[in-house]
Amino acid sequence: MPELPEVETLRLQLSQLIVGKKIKSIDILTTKSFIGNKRQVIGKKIIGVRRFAKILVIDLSNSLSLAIHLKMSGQLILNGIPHKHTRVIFQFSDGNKLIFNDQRIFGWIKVVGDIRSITNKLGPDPLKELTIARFSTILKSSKKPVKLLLMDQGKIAGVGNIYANDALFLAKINPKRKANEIKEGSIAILLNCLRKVLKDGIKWKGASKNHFRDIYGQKGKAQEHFYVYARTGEKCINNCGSVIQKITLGGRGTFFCPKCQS
DNA sequence: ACCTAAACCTGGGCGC
DNA sequence: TGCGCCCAGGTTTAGG
Repeated sequence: MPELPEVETLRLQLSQLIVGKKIKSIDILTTKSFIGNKRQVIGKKIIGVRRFAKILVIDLSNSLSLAIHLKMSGQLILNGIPHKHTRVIFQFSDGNKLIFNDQRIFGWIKVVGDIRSITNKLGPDPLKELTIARFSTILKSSKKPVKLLLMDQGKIAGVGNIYANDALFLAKINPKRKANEIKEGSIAILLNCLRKVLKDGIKWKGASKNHFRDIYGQKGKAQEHFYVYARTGEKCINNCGSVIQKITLGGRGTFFCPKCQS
């Protein structure tokens, strides 16, 4: 999916576009994609849109919320044209509609009363409540490779494979380095680099190497600015003379410069 | 507590 | 063209 910057891109757009609208009806084309009772949602007004890590939350006038996780291939498109991967369609009373596409059917939309039932499992968000002191404590408490920790949603929430790889490159830290072996000075640098790649991701309106599209169906541009992600065999941008290598870590593709990230 | 592999799904890309 | 295999931005669960 969509990692933090992609979901934030959607939140910013949805806040402008759907707050105040009333949900007139919901078409559920794939039952797995919508968890809960749609009758609790129909007729309710949208009063706000929030983001918790990679989860988008649409708050309704009856104090219920819709929690949305796009996982690998989910899309939310305003007035998009439904097709074979369209799973859910929200019709608003003003004639607009919001369609949820999801090729792989991993994503979900849940009707929830208290959003904390979902968010209490999440660690701090690097662009919100994650402080350097807390980041330091998290890293020092684990012997796991640092990249796995960055992607552990219960420890640090919102970071996925793209931004974990690129943050480690910027910080010149090897993805395999044990988290508790990172020096104090490098911890501060890593947090700054993590925040930079996430903020830049938002600035580019997300990474659309694969499925991600914004609310208008447009691609983001972050993939044009990757440092190491998906750049196997290409020259390191630091002109160090080395090329980007790919290894597997925790079952996920991991990209790094063997010279700059020793 | 650690790790790995598989599972949930579909489809694009590549080698043969 | 076509088949089989590998891969994919995520998360959970099962097993060692």
